[in-house]
Amino acid sequence: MSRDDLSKEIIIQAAIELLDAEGLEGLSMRRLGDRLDAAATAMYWYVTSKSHLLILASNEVWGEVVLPDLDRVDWRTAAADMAGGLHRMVSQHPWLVTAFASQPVYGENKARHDDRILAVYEKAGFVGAEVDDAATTVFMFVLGHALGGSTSDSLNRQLSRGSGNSQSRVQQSLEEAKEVALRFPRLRERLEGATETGYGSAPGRSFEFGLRAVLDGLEHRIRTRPLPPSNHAVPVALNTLQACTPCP
Amino acid sequence: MSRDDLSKEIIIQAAIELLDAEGLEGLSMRRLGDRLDAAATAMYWYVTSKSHLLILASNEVWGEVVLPDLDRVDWRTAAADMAGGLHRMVSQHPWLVTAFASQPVYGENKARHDDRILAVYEKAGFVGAEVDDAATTVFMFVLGHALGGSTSDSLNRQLSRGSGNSQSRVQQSLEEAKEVALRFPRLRERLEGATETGYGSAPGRSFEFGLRAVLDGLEHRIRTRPLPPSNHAVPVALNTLQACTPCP
DNA sequence: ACCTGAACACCGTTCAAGT
DNA sequence: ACCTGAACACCGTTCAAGT
Repeated sequence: MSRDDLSKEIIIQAAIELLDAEGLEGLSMRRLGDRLDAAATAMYWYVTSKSHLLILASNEVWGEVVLPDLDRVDWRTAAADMAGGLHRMVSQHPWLVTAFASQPVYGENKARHDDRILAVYEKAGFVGAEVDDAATTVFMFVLGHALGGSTSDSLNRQLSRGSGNSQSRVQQSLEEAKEVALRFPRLRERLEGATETGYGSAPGRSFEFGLRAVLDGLEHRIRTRPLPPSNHAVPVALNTLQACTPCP
Repeated sequence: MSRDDLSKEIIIQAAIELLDAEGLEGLSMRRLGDRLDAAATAMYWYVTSKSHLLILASNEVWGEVVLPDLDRVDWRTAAADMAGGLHRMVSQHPWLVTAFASQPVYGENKARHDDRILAVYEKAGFVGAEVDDAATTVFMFVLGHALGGSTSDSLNRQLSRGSGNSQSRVQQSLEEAKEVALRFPRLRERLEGATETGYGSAPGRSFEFGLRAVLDGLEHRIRTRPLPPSNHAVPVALNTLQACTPCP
């Protein structure tokens, strides 16, 4: 009859379940409390704030990404594996991109992941700031790609468990968007074309295409120009610490 | 003494100013009302919801991106121009990425932009679904790149006009993140290295590097493999309409 | 040490009532 | 036609009080 004892881990777990099921706006301290049979304010004993909880949850799912062993594979397969792993992870937890966009995220698992990414592009032959540039490029591509997924995800959520009123409002938005698109030839072409070959039917294919192009571009860059040494740059997305330096 | 008359345009403009100054969480109907010397609820006469207002504001800033004339430039400069223009726009309006991540965005200006993007990669020589793939790849790279910028942006905002209490909490988070990073060799290296060569000092360079690599990859793909015809795919980020098809 | 309940300062949105 | 004010159902967070 009684609930599980509260703990940091249980709270994080419940938060992730809530986020996976309902997205970023589905997470509130009160609903978290309901789910754990506790007062919303009980969470504050274990977690300093909602923002902190979001950092902990983000770092937790970051741990799901398996990291390649650089001694056993060449840089390109390692890069593809990491990008693929990250892509799979954010596909399972679309809220992560939203969270990442609205506040800094850090933690042990993310740091380990970032460190390994840099190692991959060191091994590829980049030096100096271009290590960070190459890593950032791929990382950004993956996250950007997930952006589209997370919006269509939240849209579907609003459509499925919408409160009737908001449901019809979303429908109306879709109509409006469609109407606008029909006024532009290429968008119209795609709206009228067979949808079964669209993104929804093969979401992986589009990702693979882009990833290959990005890696091709990086590989081309290594081969055509043995790079001169230079200083390191801190990529802002891999390490948001940098954000504090330009402060007053 | 009296305020400007209310109108859709004025409301959108004020919303953008609020968003530019304080980010997504700085926008509330009540604060918008304050800024326009009106009741928060007065907005609902011109705008159906906050979400709708965000769509209008997003579409408005999308209009700031200048589109290249495809009859006057080759595809690669057109692609670079569009990517650069989009990048500049989201740098000036970092909240757009957050908005884009949390809800669908559409409108005339965005549709025109999307249509032109597709035209660019048609001109490049892609056919069928790969037109959409190529367009999506570059688009995603730009948006992903902006993701990092928008988080460091909101971080700086919290640091500068923080309520003392939250300010020290952000400081503490930064310390914590730093401490974690120091446990990983490559991150440590970068933290201890000279910061004046970091991302903050040359944010453009990192973008240019990545963009060149992405375009190199796409160019390589066109040249090495004359592509077979196939059906169109609707990229989910260019056109979120697709999200409604897999619904029950 | 751990948790609750009331309270505070916010939200988006609806709707009757005013002009 | 346009706007206000009160009200409702939510938020995150603090803090005294309980066990």
